[in-house]
Amino acid sequence: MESTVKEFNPQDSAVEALGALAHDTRLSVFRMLVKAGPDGLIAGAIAQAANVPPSTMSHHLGILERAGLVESERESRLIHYRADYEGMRRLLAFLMEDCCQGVPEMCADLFGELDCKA
Amino acid sequence: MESTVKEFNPQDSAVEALGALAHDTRLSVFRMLVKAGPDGLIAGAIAQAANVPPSTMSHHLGILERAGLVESERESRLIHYRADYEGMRRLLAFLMEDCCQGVPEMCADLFGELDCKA
DNA sequence: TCTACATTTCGAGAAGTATAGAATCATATA
DNA sequence: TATATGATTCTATACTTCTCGAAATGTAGA
Repeated sequence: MESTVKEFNPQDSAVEALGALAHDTRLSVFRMLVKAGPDGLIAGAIAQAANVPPSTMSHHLGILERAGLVESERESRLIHYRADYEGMRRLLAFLMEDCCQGVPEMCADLFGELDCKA
Repeated sequence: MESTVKEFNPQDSAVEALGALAHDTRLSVFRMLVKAGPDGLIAGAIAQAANVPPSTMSHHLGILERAGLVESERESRLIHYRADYEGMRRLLAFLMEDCCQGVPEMCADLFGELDCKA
């Protein structure tokens, strides 16, 4: 086997997503997109907001997209990027999976601070 | 100013923690420690369980510790490592901070899948 | 078809991270 | 004090990621 296709192993996917977020520019961009909501933002605007050349930003957006954290859609000449909420949900769920086996205190206060425990 | 002391900036701390977890061995170790609970595990046992030489594991444990994700305590010759639940809580809270401003659906199902919505 | 514009891909040097053997440090016991 | 053991730090090498200018690609309008 040993092919080059995408891996579906949850741990590998988590490592990839964590690595994608483990960068100052990319973490800022991801949070910017989360805040921007479903319409997302245009590639050029993202590069400008982050004060980074377009080619550099394109590289970072590609990493976030391959990690399943953002999605892109072309609209004529512009490319819209938006947060992939499902990908983020998967990552958070994986990180919290075993959180309460040993010690419930860990998660106990976690939810209290969030705006959205709906 | 421009000193070399630890940074307290939440974004930098998040990048450091994400980078610490963005590695197959380290992510496994962290999850192992979360499961192990408050007693934690001994350095040598961790290296053995992960099938990695002690010096390499020591390096990885140092990265996790500096990132605020694990704590260590010496007990005679042995060093116990355990998960730093508060550090993990901080990271998760930071990642979710703005999650519902745009789109509540993102978090909506997130909590349903957890064992510990206490 | 020619030009303009938004974006991505390519390429190469700089910077950072991973790995693990050897040396060192810390603790315990005879 | 000498020896054994658990763990870390040192050091060097291999590997990966970052950055951004230049070139290429895709799309629209004159």
